[in-house]
Amino acid sequence: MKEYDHKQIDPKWQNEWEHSNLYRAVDFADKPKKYILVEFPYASGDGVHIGHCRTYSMIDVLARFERMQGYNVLFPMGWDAFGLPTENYAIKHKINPKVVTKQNTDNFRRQLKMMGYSFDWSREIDTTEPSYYKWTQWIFLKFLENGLAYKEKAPINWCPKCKVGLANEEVVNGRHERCGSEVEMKELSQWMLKITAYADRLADELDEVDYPESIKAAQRNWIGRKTWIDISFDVEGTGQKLVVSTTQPETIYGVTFIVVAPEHPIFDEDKKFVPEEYRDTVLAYKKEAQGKTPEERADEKMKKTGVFTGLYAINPVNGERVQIWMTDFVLMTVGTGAVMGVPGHDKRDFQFATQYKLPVARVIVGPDGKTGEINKISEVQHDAGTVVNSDILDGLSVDEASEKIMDHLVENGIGHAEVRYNIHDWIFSRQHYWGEPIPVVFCEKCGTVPVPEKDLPVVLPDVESYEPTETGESPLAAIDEWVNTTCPTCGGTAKRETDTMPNWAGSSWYFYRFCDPDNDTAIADPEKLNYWMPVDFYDGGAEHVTLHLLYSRFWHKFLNDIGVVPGKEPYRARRNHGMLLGEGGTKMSKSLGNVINPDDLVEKFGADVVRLYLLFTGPHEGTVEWSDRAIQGVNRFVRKFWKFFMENANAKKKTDDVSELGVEIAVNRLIRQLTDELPQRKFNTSVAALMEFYNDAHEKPVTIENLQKIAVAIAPMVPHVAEEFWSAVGGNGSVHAQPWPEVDEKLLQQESVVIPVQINGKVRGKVNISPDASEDTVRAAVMALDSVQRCLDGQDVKKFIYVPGKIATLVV
RNA sequence: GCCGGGGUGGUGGAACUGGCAGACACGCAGGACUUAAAAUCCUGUUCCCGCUUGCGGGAGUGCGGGUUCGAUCCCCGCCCCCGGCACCA
Repeated sequence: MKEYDHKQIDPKWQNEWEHSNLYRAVDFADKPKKYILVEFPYASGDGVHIGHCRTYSMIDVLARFERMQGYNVLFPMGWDAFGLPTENYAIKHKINPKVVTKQNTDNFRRQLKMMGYSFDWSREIDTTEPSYYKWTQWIFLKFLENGLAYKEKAPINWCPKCKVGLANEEVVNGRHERCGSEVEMKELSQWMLKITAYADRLADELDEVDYPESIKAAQRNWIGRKTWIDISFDVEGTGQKLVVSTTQPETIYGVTFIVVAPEHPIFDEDKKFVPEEYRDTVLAYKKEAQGKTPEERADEKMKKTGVFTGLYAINPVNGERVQIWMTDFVLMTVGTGAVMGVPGHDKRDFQFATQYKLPVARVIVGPDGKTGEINKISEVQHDAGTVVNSDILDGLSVDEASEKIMDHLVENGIGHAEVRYNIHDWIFSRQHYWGEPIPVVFCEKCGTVPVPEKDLPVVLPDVESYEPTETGESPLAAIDEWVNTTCPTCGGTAKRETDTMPNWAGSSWYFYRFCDPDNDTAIADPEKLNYWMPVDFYDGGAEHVTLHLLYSRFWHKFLNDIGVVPGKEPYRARRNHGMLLGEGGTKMSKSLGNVINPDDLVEKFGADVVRLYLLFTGPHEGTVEWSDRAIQGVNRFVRKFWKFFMENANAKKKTDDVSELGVEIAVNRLIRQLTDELPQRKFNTSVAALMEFYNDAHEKPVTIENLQKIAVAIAPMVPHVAEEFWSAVGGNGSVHAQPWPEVDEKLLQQESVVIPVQINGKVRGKVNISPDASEDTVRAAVMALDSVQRCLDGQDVKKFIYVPGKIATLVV
């Protein structure tokens, strides 16, 4: 018998697959299409992470299974390769990032091929190839042409370490999500993409796609659409109106003060609205607040602070005169930067009122039924209850009152409703070398001029130094011969834009390029896009939910609007894969020394053992831990299974030699389970099913037909082993080109079943019955049981329940 | 605080969404083979109690209630963990 030798069989079949183009997706094939996509990796110098392998192993099973189900499957792979890690590596080692990228992608490709994934390598793409980023630039020009890209001087999030502007999505807890440095604010002129123009559709059209609720919620939350009402308060003695915004207008009769952000224009010194005797303290507080970092200002444990400004506002609904305070817990960037203080029904306002001894009023009686004074923070709430002490709103529920007062304020010209969003326009400029140049020139006469389509791509020039500059300018700005150009419109002297695009640009449209990777006249042939799009199943990381996933939906909707791509949404279904942590539950990292290298594993165990183990670790969407021990279990299993299969294959038994049907049933049960579970991505139980099959079958006689079915059924999970099996039992062609085996349902309807018998909910025995036995027959069999008689002990049976094929229950 | 997802043996995790809880695997214990070890194979393995073994009894899916013949699953009230958002008014 041939031993299992992965070093021989892995490369043998990988070569065979490559030479026969086995996994090529055929444009316009007659079969129904299925576009299965897994996020392409950032090609870092560390090589493929074992977590990548887990995900790809799972999605590869899916792709192989769907092919065998008769689908024309597009399962592509490529490289997201612009960006900081490569640039930093290039700076450190003084190597051109192009060279670094080539090394990295070569290594990634080698590793993924070593794992035996069924990617269609003929469609490989690289976002840093000019032939690719030409189209990234082209899409930018379309944004520009349609008024959705604009340059604006604005305070932006600035990472002092990476010397780069950041999008809001890249700032996590006041820190750059990639390097962890504290983010500063910096005034810079930046290209922006108007994602806010698509905010409503990005939120609403989530209803049309199959994403987990957690993703939809995270995106809606990030978009943060709310209806606000802006209410005008007169500021006493100034002739000014102060516009206060709220989402809880039903508490307006509970206003006892107004709190305003320090940056609010009403406090501008030259306007002198603040009474003279208060000016010094107000100014001092303002300065102090502006000296704090956004993080310090947002620190929840920090005490609420503020100063009375000497100004009073008049509540438009009841004419009440209330103090106006300046405080840094109100943010100028939210609403109008002025908030009504309702300490009875808002916890922050309550804290503030307690601190400065401001009055507290009750206008809602909550579920606790209390009607008196509000003295404790635990009594502060606005979610539910009946409105009181509120004139026209008295007796209404919170929701009714909200609606009524909104209408009232709007009708009387005191307030107006305003839909606001949390999402801001996308800062699209980066002051770095290793990115797509933004295809724009600045002409003294013509202003900002887009580079004409025929001149694309604007190729990234070679530079001496890749380091970002202290001034915040891109290193490209130092290359005069590149920067200085002629204006495409007037032919006069002009300068190129030196900002490059963010890392997210190339990945916002890459799924189109896989449909037609070599097209040099369009992002892809529209016919091919029509055939392949949308992506039917998209796997990716949870960290991309408000970044890549939202950005690419935005690009897609825009490109659909201008007729470039089909359909409202790019991805029909999306799932997030779980993380693979190191042993002990910590993240794998070089510093902890717990990084698992796929090269070592494949060398030791072979690709199929590694794949099968990764499938066995747990559900696709769950976070799991690496275990050195558990992979040994799978290794043992594969070797046992190999022995069982090959010994039987060599024996070459014929069907008529076998009288026993046990294995026949087991084979069908296995196929039944895999057929049901693989598309649901319950890979861990599919591996268990395979092990159960072995445990059941390995000592029973097996026919060649059985073995052939087994080889086909295991092909998606262990592709190399399956090929060996298939050829050992005389199969023609590749096992992966075989149709998925049919389940013989008749065989699975066994002649008898064992069902449990319960008395008062406890199992007291079992009966062996035919699945189509009548209730009376079952009852007779149950009553005949010794164990039942013993437990009944003469008591009357009040009720007999028989759930066919499942259970029989007696109630006494 | 709000939103989303969870809590099952020593461990990773099963259980067709109301029908035998703990599949499969890891680990552990005992045994076989071996001079010995590794490897391999066999047996056992939720906990507690009783018994001579075959066996019998009880408890048990974060906690407390409820619905039901029957609840890991449904309902009510809590506790804890993970992820997202957040002085968002």
